[in-house]
Amino acid sequence: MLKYALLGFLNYRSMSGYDLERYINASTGNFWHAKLSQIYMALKGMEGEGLVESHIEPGEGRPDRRVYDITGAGRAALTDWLSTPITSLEPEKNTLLLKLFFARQTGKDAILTQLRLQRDLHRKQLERYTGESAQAIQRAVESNPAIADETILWEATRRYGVLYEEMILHWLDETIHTVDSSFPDGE
Amino acid sequence: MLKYALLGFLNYRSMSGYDLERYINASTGNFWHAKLSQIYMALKGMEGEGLVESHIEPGEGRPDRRVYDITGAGRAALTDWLSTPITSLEPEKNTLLLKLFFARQTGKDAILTQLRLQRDLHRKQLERYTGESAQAIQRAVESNPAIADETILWEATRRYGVLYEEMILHWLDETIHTVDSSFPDGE
DNA sequence: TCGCTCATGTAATGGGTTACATGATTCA
DNA sequence: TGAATCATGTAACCCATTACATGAGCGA
Repeated sequence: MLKYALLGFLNYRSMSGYDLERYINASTGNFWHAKLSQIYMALKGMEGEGLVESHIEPGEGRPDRRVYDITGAGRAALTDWLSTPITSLEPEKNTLLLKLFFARQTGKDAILTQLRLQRDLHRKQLERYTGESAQAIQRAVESNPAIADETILWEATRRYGVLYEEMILHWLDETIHTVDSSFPDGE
Repeated sequence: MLKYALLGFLNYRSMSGYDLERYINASTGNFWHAKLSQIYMALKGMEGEGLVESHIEPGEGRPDRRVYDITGAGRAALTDWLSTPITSLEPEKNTLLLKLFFARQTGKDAILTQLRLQRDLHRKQLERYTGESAQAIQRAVESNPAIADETILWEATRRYGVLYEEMILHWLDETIHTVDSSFPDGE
């Protein structure tokens, strides 16, 4: 899957692994991320499959860079992936829900501490979506009005983040209240 | 992490790997799941760590079963894990958002097909949460009123599922409308 | 008779993280 | 002087999936 994220970015312009890491973690970071080591390995594999090509750009006063270009086969693979719809829901893994499911085996206080801490984390995340993320998209449109189309979809992914965080905050408030009023004090 | 899910179930009663698979995928399946092969390997590793013990129960007319019991060390590890709060948000991976982010490189129709298909999938998932899941918890309380406490937390995880699906359906409707009205027809 | 459930496991492979290794330049 | 940024890569390890292998009993 990372493969297609890399192809998606390389379809805009040629980049090094280092560049790709910055792009991927800055723009799709909230729903798709990768470490540098994984990106380097993925690019090597993709070059073997003929999806990308690379050449060395000598760096003056800084390290040499290996710059990757998408190939025709790479573009075809990307288009193919983009036009194939997802036909089943991806199975989730949610550590918080797992802990909560078994949490009666600890005390009320531990549960409430856990949930309140989550509330802090998600409040901050919501602020990031309504602040920085919104501004970044705003700046992208202003600096290049030709990609307004593109940014409508970027904005949709940001909007997902906002609704998701609002939903979790609502659920956390609800659950904190339920736990607080259903379980006896001082365990 | 699967380790703690297994300990959580074994803390209720002794079970085989086969039993654990049915429990985990039936009750926590919407936020934590595992394949049999992984469970067998995990149990073996946990026995090496002293978190569980096993013995063979001969099966009359059916295969022998290896039944696992949680040990004192296993209970300690579970309690420890349950009382340790999560201090940072887990990074998400969401294939739909990744496809949507790059989707302008395909046509409007492909995007709308994708989103409408998601809407069908999530409608069905919401029905499962409000139907089967709710009934399963209901039945659990009725058959054993002593675990009403426990089921308050199970209900909280189900409630998360309901709110999550409602949020996604709302977002999908919104996004379908935006794409439909912003992009030109017939690409 | 065909497929399902019960029941346990191993082996190969894939996806991803952490740690290791190197080294110049820039800025506080 | 020490930390951060730029820049690339390898190796060990962990988590998880898929495929392989076996075999009895039961119901349509």
